[in-house]
Amino acid sequence: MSSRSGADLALLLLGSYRNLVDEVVRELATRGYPDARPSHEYAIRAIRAGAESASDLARRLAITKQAAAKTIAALVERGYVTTETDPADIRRKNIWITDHGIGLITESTAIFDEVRARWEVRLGAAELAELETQLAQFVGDSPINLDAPGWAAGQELR
Amino acid sequence: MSSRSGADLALLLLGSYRNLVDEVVRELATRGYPDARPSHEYAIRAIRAGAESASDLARRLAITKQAAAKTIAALVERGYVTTETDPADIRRKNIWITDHGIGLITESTAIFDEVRARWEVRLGAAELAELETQLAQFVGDSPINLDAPGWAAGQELR
DNA sequence: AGTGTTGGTCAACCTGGTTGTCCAAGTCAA
DNA sequence: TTGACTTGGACAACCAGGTTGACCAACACT
Repeated sequence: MSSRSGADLALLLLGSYRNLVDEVVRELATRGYPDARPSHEYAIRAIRAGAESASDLARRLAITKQAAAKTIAALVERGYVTTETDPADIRRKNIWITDHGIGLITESTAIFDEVRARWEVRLGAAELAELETQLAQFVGDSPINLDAPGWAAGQELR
Repeated sequence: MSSRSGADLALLLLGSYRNLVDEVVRELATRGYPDARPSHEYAIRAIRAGAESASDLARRLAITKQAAAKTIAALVERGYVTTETDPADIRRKNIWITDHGIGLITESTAIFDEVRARWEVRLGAAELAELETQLAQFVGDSPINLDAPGWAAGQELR
């Protein structure tokens, strides 16, 4: 007796994501990070989780290295990271997160958790936890996990 | 005892959405609609739900009318809709969905429902229905609903 | 030493949007 | 009926976040 269609489900997922992320971006702007985009946050998290170079980051985010290079350029421009040629391999450019970058993910983590906490109040802790478990099943085959390569996998790695 | 962070929740939502939609796009391609993009489907659905002109569509999708015009141009190019000047108001260009367009949303609806059915098998019908109800709460303030204006609302209408 | 792999870069392009500007056509009130 | 406002559409330029494809220098591995 499900009244909802598959297409509706897609819009529910997208809408929930956008509400969550829009809120975080809006709040980040008021806390001193007006130029932070969601992709910047994900990239910095991936770098913090171990991506040391552009190629590294590309693999972890499952995007092309060209796209990763552009993202890194944007991060450098905004002062969130710096790059430095690897002394042991002059092709590589190692990425370092600046204090400003650390500040960004610290704030953004806090805001994400605040919004999640509000959702928890609405739904109940157990229910939200269950929802997350269920969603995890849907992404289970292709984990979006910045701590590991292939977060948007299913696409072959580049 | 929630082990998950708010940022993880965002990635779960996005990942679930992408898995669902990617599957639909992939399957649509094999069923004779290799050029169909998700935005095309949403636009045609909105048109079918009552959007008769570009400005109309823009309001329903909560995008600029320029963006709506571009989408319509893409739909015309692919043969999913045709446009025709409104005899009663020569500024307006009424949009008509072609048989090809009807075919697209018929197939896409079926595929969406097939994928949803697979998820239902995994989760159980009651659980999936509950998940949808919960997600609906998150988008409740700003309903993504192609049957009504402002599906991505929160942004002011244009 | 030669071959293959890897890291990075340039250039062009795509999608799905955005602003800003403008105008012709419709609406409505005085 | 005329003048003021609103609406529908279109032009141009731009942006974010990707993509392909071609390349080259540097490293790694026989």
